[in-house]
Amino acid sequence: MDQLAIERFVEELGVLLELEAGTPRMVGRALGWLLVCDPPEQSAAELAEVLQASKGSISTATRVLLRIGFIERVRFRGERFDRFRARPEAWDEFFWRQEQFIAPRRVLRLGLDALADEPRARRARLEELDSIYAWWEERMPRLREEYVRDRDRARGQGQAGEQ
Amino acid sequence: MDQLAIERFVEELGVLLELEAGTPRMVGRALGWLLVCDPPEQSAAELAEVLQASKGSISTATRVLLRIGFIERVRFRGERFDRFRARPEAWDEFFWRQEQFIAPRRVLRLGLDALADEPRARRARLEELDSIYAWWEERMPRLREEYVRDRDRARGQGQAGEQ
DNA sequence: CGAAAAGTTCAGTATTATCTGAACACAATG
DNA sequence: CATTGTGTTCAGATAATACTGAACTTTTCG
Repeated sequence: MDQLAIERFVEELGVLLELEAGTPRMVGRALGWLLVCDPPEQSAAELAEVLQASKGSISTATRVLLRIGFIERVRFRGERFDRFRARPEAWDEFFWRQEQFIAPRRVLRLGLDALADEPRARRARLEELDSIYAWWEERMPRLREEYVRDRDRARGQGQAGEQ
Repeated sequence: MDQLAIERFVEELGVLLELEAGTPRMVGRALGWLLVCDPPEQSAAELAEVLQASKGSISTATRVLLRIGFIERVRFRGERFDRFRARPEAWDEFFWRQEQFIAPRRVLRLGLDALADEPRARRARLEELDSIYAWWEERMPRLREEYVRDRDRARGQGQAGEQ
């Protein structure tokens, strides 16, 4: 097993989430490790050891990941400590969040209201932006149904043992 | 015209882009102003005045916005200075970037390669993630065609004077 | 070609955010 | 209920980043 390659992946996922999602580096690193570790459930102490980080920053990182649903907290019988497990299926939910369209539209609405009494042409830029978001907001639910069909079909004929 | 409401919008777009895209606050503010100003083309000096910012930070903000295509640089006949104009249509291009799926898949590939010799089950988490991104990557081009059709239809029967 | 205006770069400063480590709170076991 | 182990919070240290303002480069026009 290529330990160095795994560390590379963990670090790159940290960088990716920092860049794309604006999270602290440690958040992406923790998630990265939880996506490749064995067993899939790891304690905070293990995370701190592997990632060479303090208890505090692990606590922060897991709190963030729990909040957005990318990991879950579990406890095994007979163990006195929590473990964390990645939830790969949470990625879907993330893509389908309607909030990603609603939040920008809320801001655009501020601008449109501010220009309510102005000539229509002046609002054209904001209207165009809003219509783009509106299209996505309307289209996503149906697209999601299509996705679920495709996924279920792939699972049906493909690998066994899926959830 | 509600000057205060406009400032509110400008600031909120600054916050939104800072949060969602991780840009400096000033980038979003500049873009916000360029989406509501009259005329739509504004000089760096005007931006600095409205946003109460230095020439330097305006230069940085416009450079970033030019690079990602959200604004363009124009010059009017007889004027010795550049103006900047928002490109609302750039939002589309942003949504359709294939890179948004390719970059994460590149990172996932690092992990999958690192686990190449491990039992298949251990790669299941990464495989699931990759399949999600793969679906989007495959589906986006056709979805875009559909979007273009919808948009053109709306423009055809809707408002005149569109590009 | 020279002067004036515009645009960019960059060193320094202020601000913000992350990480550590220790104190504190909580839970489990005997 | 005391003890031990686990989890969280937070003040301070450290690092990263944005903004300013001035120096510098480039462009424009007589």
